[in-house]
Amino acid sequence: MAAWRAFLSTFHLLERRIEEQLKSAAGLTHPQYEILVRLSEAPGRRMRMTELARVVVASKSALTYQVTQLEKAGLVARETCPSDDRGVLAVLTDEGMRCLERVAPGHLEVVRAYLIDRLSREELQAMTDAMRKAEQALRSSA
Amino acid sequence: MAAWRAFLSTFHLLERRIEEQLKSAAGLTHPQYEILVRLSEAPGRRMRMTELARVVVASKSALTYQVTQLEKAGLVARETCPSDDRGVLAVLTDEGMRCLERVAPGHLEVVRAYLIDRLSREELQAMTDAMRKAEQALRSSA
DNA sequence: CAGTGATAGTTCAAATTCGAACGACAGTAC
DNA sequence: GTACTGTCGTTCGAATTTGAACTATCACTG
Repeated sequence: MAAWRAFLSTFHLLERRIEEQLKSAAGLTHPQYEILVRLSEAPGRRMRMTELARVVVASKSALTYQVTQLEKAGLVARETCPSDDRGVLAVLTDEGMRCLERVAPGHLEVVRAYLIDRLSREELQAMTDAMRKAEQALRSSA
Repeated sequence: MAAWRAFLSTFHLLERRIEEQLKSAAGLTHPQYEILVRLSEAPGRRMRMTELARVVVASKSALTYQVTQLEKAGLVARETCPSDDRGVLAVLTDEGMRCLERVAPGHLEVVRAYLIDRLSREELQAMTDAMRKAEQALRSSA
């Protein structure tokens, strides 16, 4: 259980650091940053709201809110889904892409400095595998 | 970086599970549960607010709020610190202790089922060490 | 095509979080 | 003692999250 304790504390501390870094670098929150990252990797830089909510692990209402914020900032735009009139596509704008490219290095730096670089290659691999298994279990038994 | 992705998703999913479990078992939130745990382990089952905020990694205002909630529920009480009139001691009540003893098993079960049991003994040890090192780095360079 | 049940996304009120500002007290220097 | 500086915990407003309604649309059945 001490392991879980350490895990929990470290994560919270790291989250705090990340928020701090992103806020000062681009006025972004961590959830907003994650949205930009996922959109940047999606085909056509666009993704359905529900799918986006699933991958970033946010509630539908939280995502609606954050996408609205990002829309106001001009980093994301909304499109109606051509194949489903109920659906909405969140699209990463060019400005959003530029913003992401500007901020990403500093973000990666923080994650690496405090977490990634503190594990050996084998530890990192083992940890990643375990996380993936846990993630799958958590998602499938939702 | 895929490793970090997996960490993040898994953590959020697990948090969600934990919240769900605690809420249905005792109407507690995860931050509240953490407060009870830390108090139960403290000498005299009491702790200074600032110290408590530090160990559970919460802001001072968030802690004030949560302790007030727990106080309303009768699980925690406030005492003025005898050695420092500015200070406040959060004290775990008997009812709080009983509540914790009732809820803890189910909580541990969730953490184990989805995370702990998915790592080998060596992996767990390696991860814990890494987390501790990261925690220390994060705390010292605050 | 009407009817039914599920799904997509939004909206709302309530709860929670954060950071800044605040008043009260401690510790030290003079 | 007085002044200065720092710490303690709380309070406030703004931002964010949650879950439960709600509207619109889809997919399927008859």
